[in-house]
Amino acid sequence: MLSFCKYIFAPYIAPMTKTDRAHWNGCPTRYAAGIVGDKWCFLLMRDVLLHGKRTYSEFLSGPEGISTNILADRLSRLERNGLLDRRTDPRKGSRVCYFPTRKLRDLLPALLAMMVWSVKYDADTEAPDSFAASFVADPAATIAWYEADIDRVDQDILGAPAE
Amino acid sequence: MLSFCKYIFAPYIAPMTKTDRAHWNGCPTRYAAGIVGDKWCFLLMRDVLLHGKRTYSEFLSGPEGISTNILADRLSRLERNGLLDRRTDPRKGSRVCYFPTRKLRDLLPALLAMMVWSVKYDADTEAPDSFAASFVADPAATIAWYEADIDRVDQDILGAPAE
DNA sequence: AATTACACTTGCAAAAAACAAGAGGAATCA
DNA sequence: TGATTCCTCTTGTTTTTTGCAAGTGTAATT
Repeated sequence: MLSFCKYIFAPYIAPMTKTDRAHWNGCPTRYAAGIVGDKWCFLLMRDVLLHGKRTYSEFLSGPEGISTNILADRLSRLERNGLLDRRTDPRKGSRVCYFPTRKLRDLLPALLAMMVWSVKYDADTEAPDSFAASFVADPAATIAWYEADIDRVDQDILGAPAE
Repeated sequence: MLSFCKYIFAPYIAPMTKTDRAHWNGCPTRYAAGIVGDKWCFLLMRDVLLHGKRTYSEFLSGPEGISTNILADRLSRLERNGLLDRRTDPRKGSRVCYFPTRKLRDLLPALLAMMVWSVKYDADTEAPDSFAASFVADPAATIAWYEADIDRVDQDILGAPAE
């Protein structure tokens, strides 16, 4: 590792000119914050990766009550950033499906780590202890298990004959 | 694990009444989103955990250019949520220090996982490959290494004799 | 041909964020 | 002691984003 400031820290915060600020990345935290550092993106990630939701109306029906314009905005933003793959639903041509890309799937470890943290600190959590325990015990296996579910959902939609 | 919907997914999204919505947690993703699902909180976490920043003016001087009212708001929010411990600086009584709590430190795994993801997908990243490699190879050791740095920063401030 | 389902879009009021300037309190200095 | 400086916020004001309600366009259904 490399030294930074007074102590040894991640060294990738470069100085930047004022004009660069808006679009410059290079810092991994800022890159992530720019893409998922938003409550709604965060919850949509959960819906896609963990709850098997794929359509506009499924997202809309969530308990948080996202409004339609915000949902449309976030979906297009996530698509633009390469996290979602937008296609018409083969089961019904007037419907649209948003599939998770590999890039989104690769956020599973971070998402699950965040959930383990929540389970530890949220007194009102409804998640079972077994969830956190299994991820801590064997992260790779837990992730593989979630990925298999994601595959099952997507294949169910894409592999189905048109009605 | 338990079954959910059509497939096997995390089962902890309970139905909720309209009045509950604003403050209800129980879902780990929503809990995390409510606390760190914000660009500025995210970046402040980075400054405290990875860059050794502790004071208002240090946060203010970051390359992202946070405005003063937003900074004050986020600091008090993070303190209210038990992520930061606000104390006067023993080195100088007119200054305030914000120390990371255990609860904040426990976000390191999630934060680092997010950074590994960014390094993989951000073409402009300035983080060295060694960073991601070491975390993937041995997460626990990498986290311990960052924690030691955090200890060093805090002890340097708290243990220093008043000037 | 008319109706329904679905995925958005638009317009408007309300809330939040960005920006600029300044207040107040401790330490330092004349 | 009183003026000065440093530092942590406040307080307006402007700009942007959000939330809500209603409407539009396209594809299936009847």
